[in-house]
Amino acid sequence: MSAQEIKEFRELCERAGLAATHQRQVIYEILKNMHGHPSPEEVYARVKRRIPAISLATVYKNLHLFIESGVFREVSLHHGTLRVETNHKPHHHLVCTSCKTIVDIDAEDLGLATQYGKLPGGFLAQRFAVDVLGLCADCQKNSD
Amino acid sequence: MSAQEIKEFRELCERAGLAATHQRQVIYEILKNMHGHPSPEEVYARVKRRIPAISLATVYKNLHLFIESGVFREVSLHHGTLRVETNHKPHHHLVCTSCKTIVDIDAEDLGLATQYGKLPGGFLAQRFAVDVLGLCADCQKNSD
DNA sequence: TGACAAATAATAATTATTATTGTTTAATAA
DNA sequence: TTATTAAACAATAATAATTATTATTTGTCA
Repeated sequence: MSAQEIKEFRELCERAGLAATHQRQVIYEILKNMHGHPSPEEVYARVKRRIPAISLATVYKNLHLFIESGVFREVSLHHGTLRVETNHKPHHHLVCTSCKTIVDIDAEDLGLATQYGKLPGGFLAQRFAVDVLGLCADCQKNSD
Repeated sequence: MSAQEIKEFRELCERAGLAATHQRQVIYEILKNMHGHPSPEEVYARVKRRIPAISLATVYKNLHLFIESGVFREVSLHHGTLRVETNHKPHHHLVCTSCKTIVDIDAEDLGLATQYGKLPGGFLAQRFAVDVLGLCADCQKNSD
């Protein structure tokens, strides 16, 4: 990691009120250099190559700290347990990043571009995450 | 459940090649009458009131069967394990409902309405799930 | 440098989910 | 109907993901 990047990391820790430990720095650096959507185990495996004595719990703790302080995001805000949709009408979700509550919003009520910031129940929209669900090229082939 | 609904349930089982068992019917009926985004445990608790001897594994099995056969959906296609975003550019996700692979798509490449069906890598879009991330009214208050 | 709070490693515990196995039940055909 | 058979079930063991605990170590700041 360059001197510049180390400075960046230290500032980031200061802003978040976190100690700039060696483990934390290595996890940060490795995340920066990974791409895709790594799981805690995958991060752990990479960090272990540099710090063999690292604990998986430390990786988890730091991932959560990075996510809480906004340094990294998590892919899905509502992972963790299977949830069944009971609403059969076309709809999307209002997901509170703080308390994780999910509330439905009818598709027609969501005027994506226009209604930014004016959503039901006083919900304050901060960003949109669009999941396009469908079949990748491979799975299209295999379903023939 | 009305005679009409029972007929509906039996047809649905036939289409999916499933036996129309009592447990399955009760789980189906209860799901129909729940709202929100129930977890397997929540469904189990409700079913247990009608069939005290039901097993949690049976509830899991049937939820998966219902989801596979398209009778119900799951809220998030990529639950199960924490995933960290390493892509800091504004982007959305192409999620394959078959193999569960998640591929990023730049926000500017996703012309929501227009590009339907014409997505990178031959991805066949079937539906859009929009998560609006932000703060609910309560959490806005609490953050003052 | 030394004190103290924060972070860490090791590991136990918990939670969510899946697999296994012996028993029961629904679907189908005689 | 009743016998047959594959599917479904209950009970429970097993696994995977995550979190909590605790004793030890390390940064931070006086």
